[in-house]
Amino acid sequence: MRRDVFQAIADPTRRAIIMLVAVQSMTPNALAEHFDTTRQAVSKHLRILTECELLKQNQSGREIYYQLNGDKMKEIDHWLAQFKKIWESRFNQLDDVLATLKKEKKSNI
Amino acid sequence: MRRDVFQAIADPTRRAIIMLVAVQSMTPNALAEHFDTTRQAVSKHLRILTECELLKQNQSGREIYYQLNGDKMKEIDHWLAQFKKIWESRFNQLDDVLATLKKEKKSNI
DNA sequence: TATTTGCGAAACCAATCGGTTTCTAATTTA
DNA sequence: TAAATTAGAAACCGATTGGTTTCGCAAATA
Repeated sequence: MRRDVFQAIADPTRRAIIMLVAVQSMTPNALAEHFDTTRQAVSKHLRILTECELLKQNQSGREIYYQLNGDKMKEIDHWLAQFKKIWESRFNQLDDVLATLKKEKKSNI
Repeated sequence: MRRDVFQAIADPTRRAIIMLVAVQSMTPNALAEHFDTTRQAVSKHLRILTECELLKQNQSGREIYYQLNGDKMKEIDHWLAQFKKIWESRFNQLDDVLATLKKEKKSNI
């Protein structure tokens, strides 16, 4: 199953997990206390976050500490930067102006 | 139906639409040419993007130009900034150190 | 050693998703 | 005015999602 960072952060619970784990590594049980669901449900979220490499596991006996992989978050950053580049440079392009003119021409006839 | 920006950008086709529309406003038909799906499928994506206010409609006769609402993209930006704040300040906190010590103590016995 | 604890896996379920085809309405255009 | 074009709505479909309960396994503890 192909896991995607964007699909991973689509779920609010997973976004909350990311924030919690960003502060400090946590076990599934500790995380589950913050939510109104079962540990198993949290475990499923952790699996998805781990599969797309947003989290890393750190086993200590029978406990598993989940910690954030900050680097992976940069993928979102990168996409946003890419967008901003286009968004900010679009004012230098004639495309929008032309589209507007075309539209106005049509509706003014 | 509650529409969420994060859920909206979870789909790769929708992310591509965002990029295309960031360059210049486009109609559903023009957008659909860039994808291997029907116009109706693209229309559904546009509906979702519009509902969460990432896109705005601009009708011109029977054509509807979809244009990007750059402000809404800032929501993602804001979330990322929030995360970075936590992520970068966590090194100043003792939590991680304490957790590590606790872990090491346990596994060394 | 027996019991408890922490965890993931599996099986199941209703709801949602992304896609299709078909249909309807409105605006161009011939 | 008739035909073509643009676009959303509706009905449908299989796959995926996020949740549950039940289970098994390994590690800690009594």
